Parts: sequence; C-alpha cells; structure tokens
Amino acid sequence: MSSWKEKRWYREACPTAFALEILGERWALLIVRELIFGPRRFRDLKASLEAISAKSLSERLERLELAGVLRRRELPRPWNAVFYELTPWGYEAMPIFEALGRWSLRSKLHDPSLPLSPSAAMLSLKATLRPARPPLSVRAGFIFGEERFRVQLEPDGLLLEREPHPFWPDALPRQIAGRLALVFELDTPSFRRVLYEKMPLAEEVAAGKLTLRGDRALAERFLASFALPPKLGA
Amino acid sequence: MSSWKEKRWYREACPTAFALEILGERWALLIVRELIFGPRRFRDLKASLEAISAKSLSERLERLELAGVLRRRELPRPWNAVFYELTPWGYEAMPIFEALGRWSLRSKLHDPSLPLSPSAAMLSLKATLRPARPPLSVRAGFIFGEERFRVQLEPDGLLLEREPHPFWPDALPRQIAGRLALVFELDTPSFRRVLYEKMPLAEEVAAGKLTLRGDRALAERFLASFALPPKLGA
DNA sequence: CAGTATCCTCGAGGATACTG
DNA sequence: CAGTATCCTCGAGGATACTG
Repeated sequence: MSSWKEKRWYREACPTAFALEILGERWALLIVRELIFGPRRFRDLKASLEAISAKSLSERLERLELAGVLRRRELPRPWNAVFYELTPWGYEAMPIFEALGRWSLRSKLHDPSLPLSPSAAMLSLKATLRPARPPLSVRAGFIFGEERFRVQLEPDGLLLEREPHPFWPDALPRQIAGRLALVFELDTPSFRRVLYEKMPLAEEVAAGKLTLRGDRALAERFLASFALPPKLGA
Repeated sequence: MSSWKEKRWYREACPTAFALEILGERWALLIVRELIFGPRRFRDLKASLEAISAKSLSERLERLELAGVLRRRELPRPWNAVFYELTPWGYEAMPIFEALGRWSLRSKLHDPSLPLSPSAAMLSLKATLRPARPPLSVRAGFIFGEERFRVQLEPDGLLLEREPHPFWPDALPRQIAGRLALVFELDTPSFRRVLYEKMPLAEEVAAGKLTLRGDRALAERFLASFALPPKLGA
C-alpha cells in the first residue's frame, strides 16, 4: 500500500494501463463518481455504494489519496466531521464517465432497472445528451431527497453541479447562476422512467412520484433532449 | 461465465458501473487496446501483453466475446488461423482510451520509461495531441518492425489506422488515403523519446534508432504537435 | 461516527503439462 | 499454434467485533 511500485501490476508506460492502476481496482472509479460533485463523508459513500464493506472503502480511500486523486479532510470545530474531496486532478476525471457511459449504454445487456445513486443519475445526463437534439437553453434543478443538483442545458453542451452543503467547504466553483426555470423533485427510479423510458411526465406527476415546478411544455422539451443511445450489435 | 447476472458485481444501473462490469476485469481493456486497430491472433495478444497467462487471456477473450465486445473468427483454408476482432461496438471504445489517457498522463506517478506496445504508442497520440498546437495537416507513417500505422493530423483532430495484414480480412474501413509525407521507422522506446521526451530528431537519427523519410523540418513540426500534458497536483 | 483489527473464505489467476 | 486441464497459491475482500 505504501508505494505504487510494489504492487504486481501492468508495468507498462501505456496511459490506459496506468489509468487502470489507479482507477481499475474494484470500487475505485465508483468512489470517484460519488465525489465528482463535491465532498462526502465516509458514511455517505458507504450508503451510496450499497455492497461495499467498510474495509474495502477505507482501503480504497487510502489508496486513492496516495495516488493524489482525493484528499481526506477534517471539518473544524464544532463539527469535527471527516470528509473526502477530490483533488483538482480528481475532478478532471469527468470525461472518463462520459466516455464510459456513452459506450456502455449501447449494450443490450445494460439493465436500467437496477438501483442508481443520485450522482450516477446526474452523471448519466452527460452520456445520454442527444447529439441531434433541437437547440435549447434551460436551467433545471433536480431534488433527490437531501441532494440538490443544478443542470444547465445549452445547445453546445451541459453543465452539472450539486448545491453545496450549507456547513461544508466546497472547492468547486459555482458555474450555474440565475433562476431555475424547472425543478424536478423525484427519486432515481422516477428519474430513470421519465428520462430514459420516456414515461409521460403527466403520468409520473399524477402517480405522485414526481413534483414539477415550472412550465410543463418546457419540461417536456428539456426531457426530450436526453435519450438512451440506440443499441448496437448483439 | 455463462451469464452476466450470475457474477457478484456492482448491480447498479449506473453506466459507469456497467462499463466496468465488461471492461473492468484485469487485462480486459488492454486486450481491447491491442485489437482497436484491427484483428490479432492469440499469440500476438499474448506477446503484446507480456505478463498475461494463456489461461487469463483465453478467459478474458471468452468473456469479452459473450459481452459482444469482440468475435473469435477463423481464417478459411489454406491458413486455418484463428483470430480475434472487435465488433462495431468494440471499435467504439476509442474515446475511452483518449479520456483515460488525457487524465492519467497528468499524474506525476506516470512512468514513461516502462515498456509500451506499438498499439499503445499509437493510441497515446490521441491523448497527447496539444490543444494549442499550430494548425498543421500532414499524413505520416510509423513502422514498428512488422506493424505499420498511418496517422493523419488535421487542425481539428487526428485519424489513426494500422495497415491491414495482406492475407487477413479487416473490417475497418480505410480512412487515410494518399501519399505519406513522413515515414518514421523506429521502436517504441525511440517513439517515446522523440514524441514525449522531446529528444532532438537529429540525435535519434544519428544514433541509428530512427529512420526518417520525408522533410526533416516538417517532421519537427509534426512532432511538436504532441506533448505530455502538464502535470497536475502532487 | 469513522473507521481498524482479526479472522476466514473463495476465487482470480499463475505454473505446468497436455492436446487436436 | 491455440488453446484446455489440473493444481495450487495468495491476496482481495466479506463478516464480525471492537475503538477513540
């Protein structure tokens, strides 16, 4: 654990092989996923990654810290909380999620009915933004219980951020300013239904699964900007 | 091995988690890397991935075939050779290598002096193309022993392909047509020195490590279009 | 809460020999 | 050559109990 060289590994100069030495261990990239929108506590990570053990989580955090992907930090009095935060380099992993998602969603073996964390749901917006969508600029909020995200859709791309915890430092600069034209309050199964299974918004609202603030027609146009990519091959 | 559902895995709908179920096992992504420029035989793969065992390689190939990433194919008489080839979906993994490479090369822990396969070397061109390079259009060849690649540099990006084996089918359409203004004949350590360590071309040529056909000044401008990205953080 | 310590199991995968 | 069969080892990581 103390050095990178000790471990039996790929031992190649290949950038891909080196990336896998850092992110390729079980859970490592999913921990980065849970931190990509800002800091989290140990228990938050443990709760989001349902099947991880405390031992595996603390081992991975230690190794990711050694690699310079994240930092362990402590809140000052009176909170005395410990939390984990990506380094600037760690935050640059965003395009990795987009590339992996755009690729993997083309498989017929992908099962969208499995559980999904709020961070994973928001990240998936990047991978499912339709290249051929009609141009649209809109700011939207997504509220999953305690977690609140902002999305800014523009004709040339997408900005994502999580609203900072009121007591915590947050190194990420705010990118999305101004009024949110839409706010969706929902859970991740409902997110999946309206974003990817194209469940009519009216049905989700009528079923009490989703609360929408803002113009219904604008919300429909916003949701239509995203879709699972067409499946490819067997 | 027979099904995807049997294995203890992440069990998330997250596109990243699903990508890791397919590509996250040891060696899997490096096998895709070795196939990204066209088909290869078992022994070619085994030779390129020095530390892999025959058992691991055949297990990974079987699993990647089940996932639809690659196909096992047999050459007709009189060759009777077996080879492996990515599916159209498998070939779409290219952006994953670029994203992982652009990220990992910013680490100070990356050691460029380790061995590198020709495919890994060529792929690394995508990750090291300088965003702020002067505009330049040029077609270049790279010859590593038996393996020959073509590179087409344009102001807005880079095309890469391997020259097909004369006897083999090759599903990849040829993209790069026309005369090669530059041809570098070298090995991968020499590739690393002139591309990334900025060893003067004249020195490599004088040392007999590299043979250049084409204009020396053009070659210098071509090589200057690539660089390791600046290191970030600790 | 945020982990660490200890124990234990199981499976990945290396080594070697063998086969059509 | 292109693998498969067999054996074996070791380490990842789960379960549980414990700690500041």
